[in-house]
Amino acid sequence: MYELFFQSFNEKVPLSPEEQEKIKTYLTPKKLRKKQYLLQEGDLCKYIAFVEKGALKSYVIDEAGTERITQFALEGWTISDLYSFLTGEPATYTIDAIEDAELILISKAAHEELLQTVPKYETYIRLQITGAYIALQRRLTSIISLPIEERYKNLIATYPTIVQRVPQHMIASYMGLTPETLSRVRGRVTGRK
Amino acid sequence: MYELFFQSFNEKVPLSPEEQEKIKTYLTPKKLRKKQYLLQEGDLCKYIAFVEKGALKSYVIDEAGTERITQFALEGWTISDLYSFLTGEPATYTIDAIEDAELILISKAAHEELLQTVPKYETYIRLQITGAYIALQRRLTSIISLPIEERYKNLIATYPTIVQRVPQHMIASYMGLTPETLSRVRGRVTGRK
DNA sequence: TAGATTCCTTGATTTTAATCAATGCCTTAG
DNA sequence: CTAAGGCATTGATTAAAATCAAGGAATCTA
Repeated sequence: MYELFFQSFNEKVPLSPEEQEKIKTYLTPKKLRKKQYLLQEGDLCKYIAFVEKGALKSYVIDEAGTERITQFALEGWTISDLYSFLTGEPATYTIDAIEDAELILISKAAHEELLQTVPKYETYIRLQITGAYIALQRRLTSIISLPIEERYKNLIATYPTIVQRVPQHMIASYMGLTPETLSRVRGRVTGRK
Repeated sequence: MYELFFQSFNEKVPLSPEEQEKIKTYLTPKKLRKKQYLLQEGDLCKYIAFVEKGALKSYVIDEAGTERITQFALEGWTISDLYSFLTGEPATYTIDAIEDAELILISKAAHEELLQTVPKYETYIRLQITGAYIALQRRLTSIISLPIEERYKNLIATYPTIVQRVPQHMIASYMGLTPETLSRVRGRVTGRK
């Protein structure tokens, strides 16, 4: 149940077996069925969730009532409403499962205690956030600087698994497009039929 | 010269005078004239820069030759091509001064040694990146979920100083719009004339 | 101070993506 | 097994932003 989590952790910051055991006591496993919520807008975000298995998405609803996906999280990724988690403010994002999923949850209390007592945890978190920041910066840069065909190619190149596993209309939402437009872009990019 | 930097640091992580002195030995001040480069695309990003005074921007050039601004940095902000800085890969962003500026530079070597020897530096960096990540997430969410008028209002509400100090065509670039479109949006938002 | 440059705005036109509408294909639930 | 819903595609039309073009401050500078 914790394989991927500790694999990812050890890749970034190697742990002794004792450290690993200690950290494990702070973690809570959780299963989520497809379409179940992990977090709803307005609620308090109580966890950082590491995805051991399955797929989640985080999104907001725009004024037209359309779901706008801000993030996907497949195996090995972490997902949360970090602002809400850290500040205790109500969440702005909703997070739910695209597929049945197995998660590892870190509560606020666990997070704070781990930061205080396990220096390597702070390093892990720092590296994790740094990676997320760089990924986000890239995504933003591609949005403001590339034509949408290039953005789609980029997405395929960077996250082939997402494009394969996730329905196209969600990809469209993630790219800020309508499904119709994405379909036409695909027609052009993926070998004009 | 180091006032703002240590003020910002102490707000996040209070330092003893000795710690502060130690950290100071790792920092390099640098002045930049308007239009001067701090970093050019393709070069190695050797520093994280903290802005004590003035204003910088980071950008890429798109295939039409247009500058696409990815970030502004005014007093109290930090700017860098983090990916290049951390990995040693060539920079994808160019950074230059919008106004004459005074910077505090942290070199790669300094960064690494500070991480090893000053635990509070790691905490500072973690909090700094976390803040940057959350800000970026918000910006991205507003891009994919809000109409551009709302995005502009948001920008004014969040960074009034930027909108005041920076030429409008740079704001347009930052928002991924043409200056003409932004001008028309402004006409609508800022009291239709 | 004259000239140049940068910057913002406005108008007309073109291009691009959104919207509206319909079809066909799967998958799934009863 | 059949109906229903979800999903992707395609076409026609509308709406929005980009582009092209020009003009008028304001600022810098030689």
